[in-house]
Amino acid sequence: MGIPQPSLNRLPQYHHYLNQLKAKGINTVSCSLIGLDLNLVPVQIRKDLQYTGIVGKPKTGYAVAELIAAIETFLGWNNVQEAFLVGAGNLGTALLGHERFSTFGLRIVAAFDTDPEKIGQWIHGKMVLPLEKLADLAKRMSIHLGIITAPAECAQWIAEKMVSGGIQAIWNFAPVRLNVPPEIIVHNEDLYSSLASLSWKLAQRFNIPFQQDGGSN
Amino acid sequence: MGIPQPSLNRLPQYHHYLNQLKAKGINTVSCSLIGLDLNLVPVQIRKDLQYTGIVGKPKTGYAVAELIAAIETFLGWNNVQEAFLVGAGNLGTALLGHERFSTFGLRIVAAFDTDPEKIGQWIHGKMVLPLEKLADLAKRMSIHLGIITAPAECAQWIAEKMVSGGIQAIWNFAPVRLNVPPEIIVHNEDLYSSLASLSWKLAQRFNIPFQQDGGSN
DNA sequence: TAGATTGTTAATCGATTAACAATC
DNA sequence: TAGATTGTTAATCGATTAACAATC
Repeated sequence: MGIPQPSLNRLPQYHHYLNQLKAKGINTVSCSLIGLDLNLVPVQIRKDLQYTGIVGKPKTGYAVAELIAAIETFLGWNNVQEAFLVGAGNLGTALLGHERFSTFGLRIVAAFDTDPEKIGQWIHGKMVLPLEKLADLAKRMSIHLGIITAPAECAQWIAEKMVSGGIQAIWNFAPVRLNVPPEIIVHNEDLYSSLASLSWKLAQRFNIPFQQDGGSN
Repeated sequence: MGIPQPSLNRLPQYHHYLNQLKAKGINTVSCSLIGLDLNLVPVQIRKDLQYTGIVGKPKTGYAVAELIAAIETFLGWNNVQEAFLVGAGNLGTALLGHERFSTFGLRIVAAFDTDPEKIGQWIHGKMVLPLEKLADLAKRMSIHLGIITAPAECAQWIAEKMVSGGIQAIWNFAPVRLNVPPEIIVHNEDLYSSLASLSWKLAQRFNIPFQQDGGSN
């Protein structure tokens, strides 16, 4: 795998932070400063950044612009991935409207739904197409990424259509485990599991007062 | 802390799976079966379940209904948390409409926004109120959980209002680190960091073909 | 040169997994 | 009883942190 999952997850954080620095006109930064602001230990940041292949200068630190570029290249944000989204409900609409995704290498090119009311509509400049067309279109347009924002009941079925259309990675917002061939990359965005730890911590708070934690994500 | 974060995150998965079993009329289950279906090793499941305080019977396994109840109690899903949501945009609307949250101990009781167009509207049965009223209402209604679905620029400011209203935990969907007192529980739902690992894996796929992984979440 | 900071190797810590004893 | 499964203690593995050398 190369890079540990936690490091991978921290890279966008650095990216975001570095962009703020850049906007302020700061063009050089040390790990100790990043660590101070992001609440991480400098060594960890250094390790994380090394995966991107960047090298810093002792005493000076890293060049902000270079570092931003290195992270973007490493994460593949330069070559934009085109994606299909299935499920033009509230959540789907929210994602379709997320202009900033394009900065992160993602462009949602079309939406799909089964609801005849929705088909043919334009949402945030993207056409809603009938689900039957997904597999065929994915093949013809060489789409490799699928996003599922449909109800849990339909998710498995949608995933199968995606796979049959040659889609290689699925970003799944439905609260179900998808059953797909092992070579397909599945990334579950499970709000319930997220909510679970939050509510557990909150419940703890009221049982054992003054216990503090602050852990995020 | 008691329970490791990864175990905590797996509990809702078990919960979901067990409910499926229950619906099928199965009322006893072994860790090996769960592991087979959820792609986890039995020992790990046993460890995870032990945190909920449940005990199984050798040879038989666990009683499904008991297990479900144990997880729910452990996660605090029995005492429903009331929450305020700020940012009645697409994502906010999606969350407001998520009926199933109530099963997971969460009830969003009101939405807030600064947009005069939105204030006064009803979204999925919840009134959109002006943001200025948040702190005061949170105190009077003893709300302890706040959800931020507003743009990144406003998130910090909203968080401060929440804290001043006595809110103890923030579920943050805006892509920024919030600066709040250490005793406040912050849980970041960072789509970009999620997207980062997905796009990295996908990029890898095209660089080094036939490398497979399948890791989720 | 002295001091700050990077880069790297070793130690620590926590979660997962393996081995095995206890129990129905 | 034999076999399956739980519960627990020990070993392993991976990520984080500490210590230190290299460098500007």
